[in-house]
Amino acid sequence: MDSAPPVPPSSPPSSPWLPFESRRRARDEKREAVLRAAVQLFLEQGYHRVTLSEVAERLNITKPALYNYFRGKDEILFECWSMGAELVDSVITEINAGGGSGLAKLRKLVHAYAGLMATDFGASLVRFDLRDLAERNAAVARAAKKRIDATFRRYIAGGIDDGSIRPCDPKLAAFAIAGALNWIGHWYQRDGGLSPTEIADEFTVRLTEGMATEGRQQTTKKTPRVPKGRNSGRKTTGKKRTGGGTR
Amino acid sequence: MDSAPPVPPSSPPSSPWLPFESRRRARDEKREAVLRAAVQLFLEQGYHRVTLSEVAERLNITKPALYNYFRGKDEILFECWSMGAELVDSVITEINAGGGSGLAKLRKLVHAYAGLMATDFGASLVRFDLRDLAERNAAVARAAKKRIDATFRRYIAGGIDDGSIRPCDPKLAAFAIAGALNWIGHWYQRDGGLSPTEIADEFTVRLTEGMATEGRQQTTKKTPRVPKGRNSGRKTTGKKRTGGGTR
DNA sequence: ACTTTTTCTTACCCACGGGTAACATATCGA
DNA sequence: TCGATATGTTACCCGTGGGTAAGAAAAAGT
Repeated sequence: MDSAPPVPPSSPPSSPWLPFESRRRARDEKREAVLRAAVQLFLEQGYHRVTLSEVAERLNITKPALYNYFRGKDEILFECWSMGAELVDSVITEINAGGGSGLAKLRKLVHAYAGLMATDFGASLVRFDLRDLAERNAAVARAAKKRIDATFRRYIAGGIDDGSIRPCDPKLAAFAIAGALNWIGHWYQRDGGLSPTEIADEFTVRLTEGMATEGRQQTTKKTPRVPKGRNSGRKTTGKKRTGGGTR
Repeated sequence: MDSAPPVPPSSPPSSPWLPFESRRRARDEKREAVLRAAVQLFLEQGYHRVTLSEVAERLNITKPALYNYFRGKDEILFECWSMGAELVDSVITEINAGGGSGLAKLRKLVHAYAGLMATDFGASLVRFDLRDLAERNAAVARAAKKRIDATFRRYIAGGIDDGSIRPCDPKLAAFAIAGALNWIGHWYQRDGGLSPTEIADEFTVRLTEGMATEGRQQTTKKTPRVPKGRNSGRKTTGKKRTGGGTR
């Protein structure tokens, strides 16, 4: 067979790999469609009030069809949760790849994390009850949560070491910051008058302004709308915006 | 059993009101016993995984006996929630009664609220899903939540007006603070190495230090509340990582 | 065209748990 | 002692919803 690699534009009709690949892709796309429908319903109504038939109905299929893609309801929940976890993980990876002081990294994390909390999969990270998961999956989830928490603490501790953050207890500081961020997932709603960017910008300032060693930046401008422009001072964070950070 | 009621000194043996009162008291005590057992189980395992038989079993009675005190499972949930709400309400009432700047009031609220989040009924405020309630009760709960949120905002706005708090958006600031506080109800555990007082003290500082207008000079020399005696100028943890056995 | 594999449907099972009915037993007032 | 009320028990109902079995209907492969 003529193996046709990643589909050159003029691929002849007889490429055996393409159907295979496209079939796998089609399957994955359907799987994700299930997750998108499920996460929305779970957030809307709560996991226990959502029936699998409901999820299926929204996809114009019937309940047993779902079992072609998932072993059961709790696995769907876990996969939704995982999607959120992956988003956070990739954010962290990216920040770790870049440089900057501990404070700078912390601010990047706060900004990106706040944005994630305004998405379905992001919110599922904090609104789903891990006790609904099979023990095996719950363990995975707990581990992921722990890694995220550890990252907050590491950035803070690092900031204290490099002098960008005033001494404090990293554990409690991380709890406070992560708590404020996680809570976004509970109150944010798309039609709520506050855009994710506004929230992320404001939280980045508010949650870190108290811990910076540098002289306090000038009073937050009273302007109600945050023009996404520059920061008043020359170098508040010293880094350009993380706007494109999250994909 | 024979709990002597606040008996007027020389009450003759035939006072019809006392038995009546004591009977009503006995009933109320049992009702509360149910709530205490229920809230514990709900927090431990999650509302949907707890059966009424389980609750009853813990009280050495059987399921239908519960229906002498409550109309149904969701009402038990609501009453648990209400207990927490009453705690918060009384805290707010007390703060309102006293004086002080907006910042001072806010700090009092943060401190007391943090402490409440470390109690069962307090945690139930943020860990129960209002969608499990009957619509009528859910409306009551939503209203109470709104009042609490409004209080945070009022203190902040008041602080901005009286000059004790630097200008900021009260809405978002309240979200950030309340979020950090509410999250305590999700991670706090009695045997976790952090006492409620420690948490309350630290959060009071951490969540408000950034917004105070007064000159900052840290090391929290003037810890606003709860003189804990021991720790002198330096705050407890400078930079010890993994604050393991902080006690 | 044919078989084979994947995908989806119809029809069903059944454990679970909230809620109720009917009955038993304290408890209280007289 | 005796009825009335409150409190609790045993036995049962039944809607719900996750999960499965068997087979139709599409695709894919040949």
